[in-house]
Formats: sequence, structure tokens, C-alpha cells
Amino acid sequence: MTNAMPPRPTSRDVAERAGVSQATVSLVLRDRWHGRVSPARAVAVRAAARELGYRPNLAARSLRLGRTRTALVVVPALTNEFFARMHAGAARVAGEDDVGVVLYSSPAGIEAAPDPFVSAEATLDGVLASSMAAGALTALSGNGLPLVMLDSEPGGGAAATVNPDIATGMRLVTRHLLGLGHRRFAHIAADVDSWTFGVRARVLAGELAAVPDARLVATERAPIDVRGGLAAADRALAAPGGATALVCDDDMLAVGSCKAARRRGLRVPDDVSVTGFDDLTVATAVEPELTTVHLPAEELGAAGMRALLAALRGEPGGTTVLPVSLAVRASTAPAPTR
Amino acid sequence: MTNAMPPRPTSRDVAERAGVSQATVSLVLRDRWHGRVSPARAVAVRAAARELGYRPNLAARSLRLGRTRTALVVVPALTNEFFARMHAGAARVAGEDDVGVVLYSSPAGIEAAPDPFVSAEATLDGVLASSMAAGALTALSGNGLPLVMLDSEPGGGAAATVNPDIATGMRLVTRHLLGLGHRRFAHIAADVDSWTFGVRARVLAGELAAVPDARLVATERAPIDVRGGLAAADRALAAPGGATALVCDDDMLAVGSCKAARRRGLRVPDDVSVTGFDDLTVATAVEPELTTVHLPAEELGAAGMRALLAALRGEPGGTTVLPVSLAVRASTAPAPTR
DNA sequence: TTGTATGCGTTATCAC
DNA sequence: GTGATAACGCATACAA
Repeated sequence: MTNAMPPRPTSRDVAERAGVSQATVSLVLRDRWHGRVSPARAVAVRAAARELGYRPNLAARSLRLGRTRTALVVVPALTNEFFARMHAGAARVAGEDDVGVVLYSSPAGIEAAPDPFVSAEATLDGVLASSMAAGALTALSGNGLPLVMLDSEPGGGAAATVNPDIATGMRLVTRHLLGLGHRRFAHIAADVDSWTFGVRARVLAGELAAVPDARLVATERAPIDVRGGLAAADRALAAPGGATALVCDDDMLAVGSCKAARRRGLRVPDDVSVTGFDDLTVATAVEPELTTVHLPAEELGAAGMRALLAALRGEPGGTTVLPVSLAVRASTAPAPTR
Repeated sequence: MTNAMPPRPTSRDVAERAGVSQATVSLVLRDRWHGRVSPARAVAVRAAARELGYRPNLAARSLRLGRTRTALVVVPALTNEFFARMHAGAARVAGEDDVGVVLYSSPAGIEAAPDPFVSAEATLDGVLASSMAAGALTALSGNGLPLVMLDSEPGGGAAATVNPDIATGMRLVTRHLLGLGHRRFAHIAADVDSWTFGVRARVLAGELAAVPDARLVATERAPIDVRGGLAAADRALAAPGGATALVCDDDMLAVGSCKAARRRGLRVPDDVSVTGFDDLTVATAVEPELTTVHLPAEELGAAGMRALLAALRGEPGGTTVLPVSLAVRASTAPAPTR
């Protein structure tokens, strides 16, 4: 039994089979034949292509066109559900426009953006980057590719920026808690120096400053995971001031914070209220379910990719802000009367 | 201010700057110059390339070589942490070998594998597919590309298969529960028809059959998420037989099962024990923390990619089985004495 | 040891 | 309307 794999058909093969020239094949298949090729031949070409299972060679096309119809999506970590959802949105939109997506999830997290741009620059049309530290941005914008930033500081060399309305999100959380009678807050913050977390800290502080007897009794930073949140909340709860509300930068931190509270014998939400941010699956997996800010992760990726595709077409881009909402669930309750 | 973006340097530009021919540049940069190019010139070429910031054009290289150094990784859903980790492992190994990864996460889940292979076949050297339904496999193997299957039925046209030791995992769970005195089991199963879940069901049944008074009092299928698990466990708990142990196919199902138990006024693990599978982050986020089977997700992806790279080199592949372990935590306890 | 020439498959520019 | 032909950037067989 011979196992000879038939070589992939080329446009020449299609031409031969359809009895036309190779150039005609290209015209017909790229839909640029109207008025230049007779309908009869066009039909014949299409038929031949189908029968042969012809697929254009992307490498050849890219070489000739100088464009690759490929965008790079950069996320800090794909194992974070938020970024996975963002990626899904971006990939969907790109796919609808026949643009491929190559993914780079920065192993070093949010800070570094080393090799990929160097090596990838060879073959990309644009870059969609998310939640990167301020410094990393410049490394990306330097290579001449259109760049769209997600969940990042507007401006700064990007062709466009798409952000969820973080400020409003934090405002909703704070006012929700304030309305519940809480006055002593602790901020369980992500120990990541990025725009998005800067906004959260600023808005929280600002909202509390506007209410005479409200105070931020502690701010604890932690790596964004359950253990980090647990440790940080433990420190915050040990601090003087007796916080009754733990405002967390992320759902994972909130989950850890709930654990910390319980280990100290405090009930959530009776003794202490806890809020998250993102509305990941885990927010409704734990009990009590988390009151959290719902961020449109997939839509963020989708809008970002749309902005990138627009930039690729040469259209100017600005800053888009996506609305967020507060998901009020069971981890918040009226402040305890002491 | 002129904004003329300098065109990307080609190997010709490097040649010109180094005062050599383009062919020499190619030889030097591909490290095939030993004995053919004088060391002095080689040094000059490297210097010129560095100064110009030369990057080879991948499209041109692919066209010339006929290979793309790109592998397709197929996962059912990236938003599932297990697959995200698998992807990370695969991407890491591929990167070490300068192979790119293009990701396809089947929107339709595990069943369908529609377009990507058609359109992607143009530009891929191999495929790494994970946890696909039996039918989808054939669609992949048909296109002549080397294929490595992950967490799937061994054999069946794939160049190699890499699986976590699912059977042992389920055996460990069952015996753990049996050792705790449980005799009435319910299986909260994933409603997905794939090899991995088939094995779980089979082993669970087999292990229970080997213990005279042990019984599987209910099997309930559910979509793999918290709500699905909740609903299925609720049905299982309502069924006659009074299961004291809920064996779940997945951590998400286990989380939902815990919720279902609590809503019925049952305590976990005092009244009912619950086990998961996968050991996702959520397993240690909820309380009680889940007793579950730890699957080496990242290593699975890494081993799979190694197998694919080996297949690309023409080496024969077989079936690799990766060890798993039981993470005993707080969701299991001795069976209640009634 | 080095340079020249050719072709990979595609698209676009031209004569016909 | 249609079909040659040239280029895209690289790797290599071959000539010098």
C-alpha cells in the first residue's frame, strides 16, 4: 500500500483543471472578477477549486500582500478567567473578519513584555494588549504596529483604548456599602501596578472622603489569588479600626477575604461585608455568593478587537468606555450595630 | 515632521550592510555556515543583522520551506481553567522549540470541529487536540496532519495519545470513600460523551461492584457548571436510596452538589461527602474545600506538545499515561451512622 | 570560500 | 475578457 499523500493543490492546479489561466483563478476566488471574467468561466473555476479542495496558501498570500491578517492578543495570564473570556470575545470578532489571533500570555505577568514582540513582529498586523503595566506599553508601541489597549490608561501611544467603567464600578460598590450603613472600610488591593487598580484605589478613597464619618481603616496589598486575599484580609482585620466592610480588587481576593473572616470567627455578611470585582464564576460558586462588580469581559475583548480592526483600516480610534453593573448578592449586609 | 515608517529590513539589506551576498546572510543566520563562510564574514553578518534589527520574514520562510513551525491546539473551551492550564503547558513547550501555537477553542464544545481544520490546514504542521468526542477525532485525522490526542481514547488514527491516569484517579476517590464507610453512592456525571467521562463511570461502577454492600443509587448527568451540578445533585439526593457520597465528574459539578446538599439542609461533609475531579482553583476557594483528584493539566499539555514535536520529527509515538493523585480535603468524612 | 540563480504560491500590473 | 509576467523574502543547488 502506497501512502503517498497528495500534494496540496495550488491555484495553478485549479487553473489547469478549469482550463483557464492561473491569474483568472486568483481573480475569481478573490471576488474581483466582476466585469473582467465571463460568468461561465467563473463558475468553472469555483467548481474546480471545490473539487480539488483548494485552499490558498496563506504563507504565499502573506508574502505577496505584506499583511498577514493576524493579530496578537496579549494577556497577563490566560488561566485567569477574566482574560480567558476577554480572549474569547476578541477571537470571535477577529474570526468574523477572517483575521487570525495569536495569543501571548506573558509568563512574567503584567510587568514584562519581552520576546514576543521581537519575534512576532515578523508576522503580525496589529496588537491587542490588556491590563499591562504602564511601562510595558511603550515596548509594544515602539514596533510600529497598530496597538489597542484594554483596561489601561487612555492615551499613551495606543491607536485606541477600550476600558470597562472601573470608576463607576467602584463607585457603585462603595455607595452600596455606605447605604448599608458601613463606615469603616478596608481595601484588599491587588499588588499590581496597573491603571485599573489605581482607579479602584482612587475612587474608593474619594467616595469615602465625601462622607464625613466614613474611613478607610486599612489598605492591604496581595497577589491576586485566594491565598493572597486570605493573608491580606487577615492583616486588615487585625488592624485597629474594626473594619466592617472589605472592598476587594478582585473576586479571588474576596474569596480569600471571606475565608480570613471566618477563620477569625466572623460571619459573612453578618459581621463583615465583603465585595469582589469582575464577577467570575467563582463569585457564584462560593457561599455566601459574592456581591461584586460585573465586568463585561467578553465584550471588552470584542470591542477591543473591533477597534483594532478599525485601526487596521486606517480609521482613527479614541477611548471607548463599557458600562459595568453591580451584582448584589449575599456577601454584603447592613453594618453590624455594636 | 515626517512619519515615514522605515520598511522592515530584509536579508538583502543585511547583506548589503555587511558587504556580502544575500545567500551568505541566510547561511550565517541559519547556522549552516560552518566551513562554508569565513568566521570574519559571519561575525560581520551577525553584527549587521543586529544593528538593523533584522527579523526573518516568517511568511517567506514558510513558503520556501513548506513548513510553518506552527501547531494547532484544540480545546473545547478556554474559559475552563483545566484547558487554559493545558494550553499553557503546550504553549510553553512549543515555544522552547520555536514553534508557534494557534489556538482553536471549539465554540460548540466537545462535539463539533467544523471550519478550523479546513481553513487552518493551509498553514499548520500539526494538531494537538484535547478531550474531543469520538466523532470529532476522525474529522481531524483526515487532513493528513500529525495529530496528538489528549485525554482521549488511545489509538484511533492519532500519532500519539497522552492521558492522565483517569482510571486510577477514580479508583482513588472510590476507595477513599469506601474506606470512610460510605456504601450508598451517587454519580454526578458530566453530560458529555467523551472517553474521559466514560472511564470515570466505568471505574466507579466497577469498584462499587467489587464491594458486596456498596451500591450506586443514582446517576445524574449535568452540564459542567455550578448550576448543572446543583440541579443534578438535587435530583440525586431526592432519589430513593439515601446516597451519602456524591462522586462528581468535575470540580464545578462538586461545587454545585455542595450547594444542593446545603439547600436540603444536609451538612457537607457530616451528612454527605462530595468529591470533585480536576483540582481547579475553585476546589480550594469554596468551603469546605473539595476532596478531589488532582490532574496534571499543564504537564498534560506539555507532554502532548512534546509528543507532537516528536511526531513532526518522524518519531513514532504511543500512548503516555500521566500519574494523578488524590487531594484529600474537607468535603469528605466518615459516612454518617444512621 | 563566496556569489548567482531559481523557485516556493500568490496577487497585481500590464499587454494582448 | 484573458493570459503572460514580475515581484514578495527566503533558502539552497550550483557555478565560480
